Amino acid sequence: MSSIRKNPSAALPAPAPALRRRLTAPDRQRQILDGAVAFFSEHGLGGQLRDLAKQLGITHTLLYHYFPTKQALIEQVYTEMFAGRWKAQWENLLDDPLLSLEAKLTRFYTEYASVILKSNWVRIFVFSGLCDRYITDQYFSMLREKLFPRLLRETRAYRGVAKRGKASGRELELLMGLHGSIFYMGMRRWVYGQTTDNAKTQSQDKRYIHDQVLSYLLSVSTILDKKPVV
Amino acid sequence: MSSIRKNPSAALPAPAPALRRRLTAPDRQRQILDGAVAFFSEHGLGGQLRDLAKQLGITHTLLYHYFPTKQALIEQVYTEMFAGRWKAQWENLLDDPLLSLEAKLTRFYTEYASVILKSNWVRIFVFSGLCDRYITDQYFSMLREKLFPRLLRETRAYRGVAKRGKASGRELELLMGLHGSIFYMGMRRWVYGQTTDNAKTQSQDKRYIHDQVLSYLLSVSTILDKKPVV
DNA sequence: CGTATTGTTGACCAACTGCTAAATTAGTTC
DNA sequence: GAACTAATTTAGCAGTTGGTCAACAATACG
Repeated sequence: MSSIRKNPSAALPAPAPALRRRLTAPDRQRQILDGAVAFFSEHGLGGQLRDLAKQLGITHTLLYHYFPTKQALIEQVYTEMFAGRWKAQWENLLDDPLLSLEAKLTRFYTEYASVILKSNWVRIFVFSGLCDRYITDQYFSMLREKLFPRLLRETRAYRGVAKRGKASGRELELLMGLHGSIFYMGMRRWVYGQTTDNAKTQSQDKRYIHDQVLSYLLSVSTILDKKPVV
Repeated sequence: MSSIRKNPSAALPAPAPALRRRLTAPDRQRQILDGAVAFFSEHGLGGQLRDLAKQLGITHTLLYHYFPTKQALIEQVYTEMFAGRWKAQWENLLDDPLLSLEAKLTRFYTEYASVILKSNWVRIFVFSGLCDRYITDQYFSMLREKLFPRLLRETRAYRGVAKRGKASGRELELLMGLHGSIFYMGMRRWVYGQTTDNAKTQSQDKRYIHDQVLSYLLSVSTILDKKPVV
């Protein structure tokens, strides 16, 4: 699977000022990994290693001293970006019997958004989906195991239905509507470049997320059970 | 801007059986364009012209006989995919004073989904967003002119508010929640490969879309005006 | 100071890239 | 069927790509 337009090494950021020439191995490895995350997020996974190296102010051969192949570097970028970013405490939050569903969902999606609504996260995630689905498959598998069943269970309790087991198509699609509305905020910002990400954005995100949660809660019973709850 | 992983020419579909060897110029041009849409949709805009040619059962030099550069071919793919797919009748539909907003939105988004919820459309659109925003910028500019103001106006009428002029952040974000929930269906299907697109899918889409519209309508007044309407 | 260690680089390779130009072949016309 | 036209291919170029390897140079240590 390949990729995207060629615009060979156009307007690459000037090589980083050589602050320290000779780094210790772990420091250099970290610098490369951080640089690779930003680089692949911007240029896609087909970006040239020579350009990444130039951006870091080193030669591309040094990359091969720390990562055996480009693929190995990309996989490190993947784990750097997506491993360990799911917080187990979110599961506890959604399981908490003392909180209202509105509070649970608002708090969860606010914190979740603060993790995933970053340029690097969204772009690399979408790149991976288009390219090889290497991480998106794993990631959705995790969501299907840890998140969606909880949202389904809590929504059913909220609606007052006792049903258990697999979600119906409509239940799932409504859930995905909520989930997608959050993710779509990131798409517009970091893929389409459509929202002016001024300083206020972050502070307003929470309100917008709360609105989306409300939209879900205010309608789900009427839609699925033909009787309003709130 | 470049792109994605290299997996050089792995498992390309067998060259199309040579039905006719020598095509007329317009026929060949059309065949190439159709093939290019499918090819770039799958492999990204960085896909190799030699691979595209192989898939078409011709040599890559023939591509240059019909398209001067790769970029020109890509731009043809863009117009092929996105020009003229917005129907002016949709604007009439949304302007129709005799229809309920529920009917308008359901009919509009059902028809809209039947146009954009295709693998080629979604994937090339997202590729473009990540790569150069060449079409996404134009496309969102068109939506901001032709669609969003109508949705805003109709929603305000539905809520019974007389306000005119620019949308507030929350009004817009709720709209984008509806819009994004539709698009997210395509993301899951054609980018993440997460939904089993069985035969029933298309027939069920309309119900799911209707649910999303309902979710929007059932909650928008409560959220924005603190008083339910339905 | 001299030596060993190791972070770093320059030179290079084979394969691949977009792209060009001349040659070749398949249709069409008289 | 010869001549003309136009569709298609073969051969190739210059630049780029992921990747290798021996050499270099900065640090630590004796």
